[in-house]
Amino acid sequence: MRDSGYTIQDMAERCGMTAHTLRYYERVGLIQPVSRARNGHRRYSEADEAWLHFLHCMRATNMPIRAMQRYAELRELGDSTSLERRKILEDHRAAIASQIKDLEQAHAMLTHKIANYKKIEQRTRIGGPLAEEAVNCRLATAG
Amino acid sequence: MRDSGYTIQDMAERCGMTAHTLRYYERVGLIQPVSRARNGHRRYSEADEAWLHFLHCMRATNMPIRAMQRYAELRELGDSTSLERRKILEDHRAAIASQIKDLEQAHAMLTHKIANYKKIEQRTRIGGPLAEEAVNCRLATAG
DNA sequence: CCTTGACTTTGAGCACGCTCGAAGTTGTAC
DNA sequence: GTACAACTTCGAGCGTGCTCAAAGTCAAGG
Repeated sequence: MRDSGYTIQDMAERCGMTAHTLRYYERVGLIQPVSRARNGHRRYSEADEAWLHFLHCMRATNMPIRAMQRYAELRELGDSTSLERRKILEDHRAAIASQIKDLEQAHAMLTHKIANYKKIEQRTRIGGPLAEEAVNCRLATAG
Repeated sequence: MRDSGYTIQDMAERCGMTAHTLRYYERVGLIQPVSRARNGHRRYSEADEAWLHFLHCMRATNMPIRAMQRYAELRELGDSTSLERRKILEDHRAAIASQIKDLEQAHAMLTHKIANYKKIEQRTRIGGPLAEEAVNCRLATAG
């Protein structure tokens, strides 16, 4: 049974999701009902793939399903919803920027803390005094 | 009733969590049993605050509770666990780096897509032809 | 013919991380 | 003395986002 298009498994692999997730996304309206082969099996198009990649990318950056549903809904409604859709994207971009900021801070903090651990391990190896508290309790402001 | 130290509410505010969450963290072993005032109310120390800030920071960057529990456990076990603790931090730092990468990619993609929306809105306003597909279906590689 | 395997639907279940409700105790203010 | 607010414990409940189980259909291969 061919009927042109990707099977659900193919698409799952291509998009880094499971077949379960693809059906779920369809169920909750993130993707319009997918076309079917004669035997009733789903057949995904290239356009579906692009859209699913987009969804995957938004999810991977913590956009809530709710927001994605709203976006999908507006998309179905056509051109007149362009402004609202853009706003959703802009909001999410802002959310991403904020996440990046938090992550970068944490990254720097961990780098400090890890350096501290290394120092301590060094000292421990040569039998020096321990200063674990500096690592554990001061959020790595310690030198 | 004083008995020196922060109340659970104070600490919740200082750490950007709720009192509920503080009790929960204690329950699941993320923080050692907190000292009590004579009336049985919790009193948090400065050391508790630093540790809670650290926990908050790790959670905010998506470290699973499980990993935090492991780290806390090792910390209780003392100096000999230094290497394993460092490994946990290094793993999490790597996870953070990977998250940042994804977020930056998504950010760039959204910037493209948003620019596209603006273009389309411009054209629509002056009565030009619509090209929404470029925005919706090509993950913003479209010009 | 019969097995195998990929699909289908529906609804239930799960992991995570809180979040809340109920019932009780204290300490302070009026 | 009595109202009120802030805490206590315990266990249950919840929102999110999947994830899976059951029962069935279909097509191809041996």
